[in-house]
Amino acid sequence: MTAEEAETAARMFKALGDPVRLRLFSAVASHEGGEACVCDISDVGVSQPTVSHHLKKLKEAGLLTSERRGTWVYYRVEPSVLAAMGKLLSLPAAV
Amino acid sequence: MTAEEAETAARMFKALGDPVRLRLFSAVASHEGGEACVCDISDVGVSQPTVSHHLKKLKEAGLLTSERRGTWVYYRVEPSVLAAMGKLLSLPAAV
DNA sequence: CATCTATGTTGACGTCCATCGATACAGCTG
DNA sequence: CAGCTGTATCGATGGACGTCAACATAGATG
Repeated sequence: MTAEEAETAARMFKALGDPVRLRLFSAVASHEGGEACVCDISDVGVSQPTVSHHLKKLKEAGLLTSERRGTWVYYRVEPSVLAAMGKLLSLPAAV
Repeated sequence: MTAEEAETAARMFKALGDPVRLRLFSAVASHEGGEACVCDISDVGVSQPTVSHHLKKLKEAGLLTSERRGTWVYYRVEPSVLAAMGKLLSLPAAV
């Protein structure tokens, strides 16, 4: 594993390395239709600006995508990235 | 996902959220026999104390175990924890 | 246009973290 | 015991991070 690969992958793990972000991500992923409006998932015990901040981080890490539809903004999981992370975890275990 | 579950899982993701730790972890996991001596994997571009520090973090997160054999210390991957993290990543993607 | 709700941005603050040099400890070898 | 190598700990430092209050923006509606 090169330094560049590690840098990229570490960004994704780091994004899930915060309890609030992990709950937000899980909420989006397990929500009906694979997407969720911010208002559906913002009950994680922190203020609204903090929720917005964490969703932005998850988006920057490539784990979520967002789309505005009228008044609300919907987030959904980026499936390809999930697969990459899963591979990183399952591959070494098989050795 | 409860706050407690998120707290526990986030600790594991956070441990892999540093490029140096991710490279160390990957090096141990992919090393012959599933274990590696520190001297085998310490070429990640940081000082020896820093390597030791990161290995300790991975150990505290429950991702690695260590055992001293004579002069050298060997680290190996904790398989059960890997499975738990993999489940967290693959389960929501299936929904 | 005025106003309301939903969401994002900014600035500040306290805390945690990665890194290093210096040093200590463990085990081998002479 | 003395000296050497491999690994861990300590203390310090600079930077990154999570959180909030205040404010800004987008879209809907009257």
